[in-house]
Amino acid sequence: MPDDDVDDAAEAGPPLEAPAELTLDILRHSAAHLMAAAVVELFPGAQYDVGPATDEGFFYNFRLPDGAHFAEEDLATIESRMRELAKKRIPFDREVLSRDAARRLFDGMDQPFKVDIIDRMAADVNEVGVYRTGEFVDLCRGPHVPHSGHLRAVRLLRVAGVYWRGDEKNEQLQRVYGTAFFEREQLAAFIAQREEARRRDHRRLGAELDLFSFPEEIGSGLAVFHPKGGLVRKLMEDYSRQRHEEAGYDFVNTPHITKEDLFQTSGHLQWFAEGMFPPMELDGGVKYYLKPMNCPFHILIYRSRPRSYRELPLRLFEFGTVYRYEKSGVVHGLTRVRGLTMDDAHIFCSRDDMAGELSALLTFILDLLRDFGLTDFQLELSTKPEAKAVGSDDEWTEATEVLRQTALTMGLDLVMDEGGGAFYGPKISVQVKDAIGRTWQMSTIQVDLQFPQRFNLTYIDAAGREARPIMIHRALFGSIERFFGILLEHYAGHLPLWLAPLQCEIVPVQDDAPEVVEYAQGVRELMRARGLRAKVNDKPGERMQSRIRDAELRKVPYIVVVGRRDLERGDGVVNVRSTRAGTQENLLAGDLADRLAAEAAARSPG
RNA sequence: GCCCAAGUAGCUCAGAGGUAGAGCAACGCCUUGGUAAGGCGUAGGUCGUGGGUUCAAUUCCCACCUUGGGCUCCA
Repeated sequence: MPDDDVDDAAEAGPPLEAPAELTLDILRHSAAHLMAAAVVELFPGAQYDVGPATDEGFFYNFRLPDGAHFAEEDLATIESRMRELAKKRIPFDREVLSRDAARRLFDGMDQPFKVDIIDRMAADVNEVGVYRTGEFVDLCRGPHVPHSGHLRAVRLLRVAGVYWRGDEKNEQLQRVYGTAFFEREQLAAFIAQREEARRRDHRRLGAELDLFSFPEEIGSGLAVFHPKGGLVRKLMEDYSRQRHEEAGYDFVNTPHITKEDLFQTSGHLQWFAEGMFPPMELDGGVKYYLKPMNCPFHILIYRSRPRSYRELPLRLFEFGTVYRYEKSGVVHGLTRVRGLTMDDAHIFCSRDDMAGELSALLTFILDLLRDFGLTDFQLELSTKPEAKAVGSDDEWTEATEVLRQTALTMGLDLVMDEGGGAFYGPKISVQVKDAIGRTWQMSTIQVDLQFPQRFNLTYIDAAGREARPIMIHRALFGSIERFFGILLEHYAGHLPLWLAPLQCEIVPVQDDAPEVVEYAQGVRELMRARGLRAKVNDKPGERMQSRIRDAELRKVPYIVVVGRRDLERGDGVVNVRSTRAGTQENLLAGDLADRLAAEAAARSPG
């Protein structure tokens, strides 16, 4: 949440009346007060800034004496002091003071942040609220819980440095984050949810499952995909290519670097320079840039010869790898990287075709996402950015309206993101909710009336006149890397069968009996004949139980165990366990192969 | 980019001003086991990189790189 919203929420303005009922926000804001009370006790001389409730809990900002900072260990100390204070059922006493009296009070206590907040209040505010919790006094509109005994399910979460008033030019304060609930069970559930998110973290899974890594030698935010991760990625890309081919896209390829002129013409160097890697100077001082987007290249393909209305809509698709200079503090696993591959396409069409093209596109996108097991969507419409935008208001309004109409026909929730568009046009983004309820921004569709003008794109219409096409920029995965990471978290590493690098592992009970190993290999061949990725684990010196455990940890979807008894029985029945479901079944090896092949072909989420 | 913290074996982590340890993984031997860890042994580290202080630095100091949590940003 932006800090400038926060500053005015809890402290500024005249006091509010007592609550009709106790809300979670009131509880959490009260917990913030209690925390500040504990901090002031434990760190004499600490100055406190603001401490609101948030979606997840609450925080409070402090300045500690002598530039000191909180360490992780301090959280436990503060928390236990809070627990003691809570037990005492200390009342939250409300007082209404004149503005001047309050200012004198906080000035006398050497609390400059509070004095500053009072000074910033609107001129017509004459009275302010002050809450006392034991010794602790805070400027606050309220309301609060009656006494500290209500705060029995509180947990401090982390410390952070934050800019005063959210501006990176200001000094940094120390912030402590915490959360609070009415009941301890709710707090326990919250902690379990965080633990679940940690367990699903794609960075952890990527290492555990040997999918990808970020070698320090290469640099921050630059991933390498290992064989298993590379295979998953190939499967994703193959399927995407197939669907795009069916949907009438043409496939193109473009280089990774270009002379600066291209990005001058596109406007990237004007609007997007800080997101780009610095240029390389080649012979004669010509500057070359790594591309942060693919659009100008696709435009040049369009412009390589005169175009007829008969060719439109022209849909150019590419898995285009781009490089963006992300600030060092923001790179994060696969979801925020400096080198990424977009499933990028640009559709050139006439104005008349635009609406039809957009609704077909949105349907296409949602269908494809569903094939990957994502089913819970929300649409977001991003409008013209205030400062960074090219083109007239009329053009923006037209493009925005077309997108809005398209979004509305899908029957999904549409939320507004004012000022969130690209510099060349508004966009619809598809937000996907994952298996544990987190929302990720995924696909985007952008209508662009600017690039066709800047690059002077034309086609000859049915009447033989030159006309201007419009462009639609769109990506479904967004970035393949990011999509990969989100899928991993969505599935907690248990990829659906069609995407699993190894689909079936066959474990021989006796690995020193050639006939048993041979039998296991026969089952493997049966699987392979059905197009399944299967392997026999016949590593010597391991017990069967240990191999099963190993395959479970690698999240191999199906594990078949075969041994001498099966061989002697000779009926072709094998035992298979499903890693995801944790079940076991006995069935004919051929039937198993059929079933798995069908599951993979259906792209069932498993 | 900013703040704080961290970086020791492939992984998870101990440790300490006198040049290092565990568990798992790897490798070898023994065990041939019927559904989530059999036993014994071996090998493995320029303690992130570069400087500085010191008789001596992996340990203390500085810079840089990388990672994490936030802040700002996310076209």
